[in-house]
Formats: sequence, C-alpha cells, structure tokens
Amino acid sequence: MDKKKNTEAEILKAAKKIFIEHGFAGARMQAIADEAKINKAMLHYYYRSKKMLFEKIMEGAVDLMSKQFINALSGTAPVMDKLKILINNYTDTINHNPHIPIFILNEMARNQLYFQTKMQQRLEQNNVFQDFLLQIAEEQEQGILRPIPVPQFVLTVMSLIIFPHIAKPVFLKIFTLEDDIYTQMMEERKEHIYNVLESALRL
Amino acid sequence: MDKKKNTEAEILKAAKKIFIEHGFAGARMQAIADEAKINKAMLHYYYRSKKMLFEKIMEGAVDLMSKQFINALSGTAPVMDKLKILINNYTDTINHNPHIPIFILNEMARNQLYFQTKMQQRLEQNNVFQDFLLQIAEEQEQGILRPIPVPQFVLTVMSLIIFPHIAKPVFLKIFTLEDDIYTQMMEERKEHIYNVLESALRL
DNA sequence: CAAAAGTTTAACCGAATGGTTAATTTTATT
DNA sequence: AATAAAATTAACCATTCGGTTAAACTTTTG
Repeated sequence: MDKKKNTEAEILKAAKKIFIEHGFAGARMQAIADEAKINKAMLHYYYRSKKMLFEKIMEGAVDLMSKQFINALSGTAPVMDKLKILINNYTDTINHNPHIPIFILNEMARNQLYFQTKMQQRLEQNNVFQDFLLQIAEEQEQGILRPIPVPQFVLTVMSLIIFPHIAKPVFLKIFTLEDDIYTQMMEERKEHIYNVLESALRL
Repeated sequence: MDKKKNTEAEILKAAKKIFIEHGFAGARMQAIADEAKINKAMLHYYYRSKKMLFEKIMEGAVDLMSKQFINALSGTAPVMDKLKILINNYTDTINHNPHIPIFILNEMARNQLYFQTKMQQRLEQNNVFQDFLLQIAEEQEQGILRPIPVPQFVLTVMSLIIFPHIAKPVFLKIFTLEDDIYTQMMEERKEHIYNVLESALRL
C-alpha cells in the first residue's frame, strides 16, 4: 500500500514534468518511465493509456490555475482589491510553475473539444467567476470603474498577468537577461500591472 | 520549371497549415503530403527532412511578425503614434493568421537554442527595435511618457496585443461566444488597447 | 506459513513514422 | 525526334512508439 502510493505519485510527478516540458504530442511514455525510474508497463498499470495519464496532468494544471481565481475573486471586497490579490497569486504560482500557462493554452488551442468541457464544468460548479463579472458591471454602474465592456476588461487583466511568462524565452533574448533576473522582473511587475489597471480601468 | 515552383509552393502552403495547427511534434509528414496532394517523397525531395521543412515554416512565421514591428516602429513619429500603428498591424495580421502567435511562442518555449539565434540575428540585422527602445527612454526623459522601466513598458504593450489571440479558445467558452464575434471583438479591442496604453503609459 | 492479491519487470507486438530507393513519367535541351 | 535532366510515384526500410503479456517478485490475508 505504501509502495503503491509512492509509485503512483512518482509517475504523476514524472508525467507532469515530461508533459509540461514537451506537450502531449512531444512527450514519450518511455521518457516518463525513465524520469520516474520505473518500468514503462507501470504507467499503463496505473493509468491505462497516455491520454488518460495526460488528462490527469492537465486536470491538475487547470485546477492549480482555477484555485487562484477562486482564492482571489471570492468575497465582497472591491474589484480593484481582488485584482491586486489575483495579480499576486498568479505571479507567484506561475513563478513556481513557469511552463504551465503555455502548456495549458497550447494544448487547449490544439485539442479544443476535450478541455473546454472540463473547464466549463469547473466554471459551472463554482459561480465565483460569474459573480465577479457581475460585480465588475455593478461597480461600473456605480461609477467606480470605467464603462469598458466586461470581456475586454477581463482580457486586459489576464493579458498583463500571464503573457509575460509565455513570452519569457523571447524577451530573455531580446533584452539579453538571465533567468533569475526575469523572475525578479515578474516580482516587480506585480506593482506595475496594478498601476496600469488602476489608471486604465478605474474612474 | 513552372510545375516545380508550383509543387514547392504547394508544399510550403500545406506544411504551414499542418505545422501551425499541430506543432512540430504533432505534425505528420504524411498529413502534409495529403494536404498538398502529392507523394510524401516529394517533401524530402524539396526539403530534405521534417526539421528543415519546419524551419522554413517557422522562419516565415517569425518574418511575418517581425515585419509588423519594422513597419510600425520605423521613422520619427512619437511613440504613442507608433504604438497605434503597431496595434493595428498586429491585430490585423493575427486575425488573418490566428494560430501563429501560439505556434511561435510554443515552439520557442520547447526548443530554445535554435530560434533564439535566428531571432537575434533578425534583430541585430535591423536596429529598428533597439532605436525604438531608445526613443521610449527619450520621451520618458522629456516628460511625454511615464518613467516606467522600458522592459515593463514593452511587455505591457505586447501582452495587451497578443495574449487575447492566444487565449481565444478559453475565452470563447467562458463567455460562450462564436468565432466571428471574437474576431470582431479583437477589432474593437484595437481602440481599447490604445486607450489603456494612453492612460497607463502617457504622462 | 501458504495461498491469494497486488506490484514490477523483461520481452515482445503491431502500427505509425520519418526517410530512402529504384523505377516511371514529365519536361527541357540539342 | 532523341537524349538528358528533372519531377513524381509506389514500394520499401529501420526505428520509434504506445501498449500488452506472461512470468517473477512482494505484500497482504486467512
């Protein structure tokens, strides 16, 4: 029982690394087995197929990102306060899991049918996000926030937070920076993003 | 000679579609041949290997994106004017080639060594981008633009323009929109982005 | 402790994949 | 028209890949 849990977890850990690093198509079952230091047959023993193992990993990745939403956007605090928490949560989480955003968005773009339903389920289970959209509209009516279409509002927020991590390889070269300096830049960026949002979205 | 050029171009067209749709690892040479309605051996006859064909496609994609930069950022116009052109150029180009951003950024994240040199070559060949960075610093000193670190400035601009196209599949579901409506949203977004940048970056 | 159940491994399998070859067809040259 | 060169194809090849199997090993159970 002890050994079972151990192997199972070891597989997940290895699969997470390989899938996120290479994507579904680029990942090799043998590479996952090597990474976990076990026999390839174990992968199928515990998770049946590459697809099923992948779905477990993707589910975890989506969960991690969703959590940040729920954590930051729940409650009755003003929109701008929630956004500040969202910026901090996301930046920290992505700094600790730098490849997750491109992983999710890439697989999503290439395999629309599957995730969208999973994602939608998660959103429908929890109405935090829908409530937040309503809250934005309310604060716009109250004259607290500028009357910008809500989808544009959300796109702007998420763009500023997530894109820099996706474009990291490009920017590292363009500005000839080192990896750890970029992470630090992302830390400083928290405040910058908040300032941009405040001047652009607040009235 | 006529037929040769034709086949060669047909292969590129098919390869562009398949590679951009599935990525390098997910693309199949047979799928490219089928798409081009030719024998698979022709792919190797004209482009030797999958890798070499892929590099041709990637080069074209990077070229297309670089062009928009050069086109928008050259000359002596004020930074904000150039940004307006950049927003329009990029939005139009991506609307016509929706999968290119995620394609480039994804392959870049997974295969750092190769592109970064190609990209850097392109940047060093042309000093438009470096000049633009200097221009931002100048206008900041002149009190035209807010004194924001230039890398943050650039990240903010590119985030607002590119990310919404990458996250399109997610947002289509979240806001339950149709494909063409999203394209229209991106059209309207041009102005929104400019407004955000103006209020956030301009003094 | 012995049987049963669960775990792990080595060897194997069929299909798919990138790539090659040799022969055929088409085009260009004289 | 005859010949050389280029383009195209069908068949094939070696390797890789996801997945399976049967046997060995380990742990649990009665």
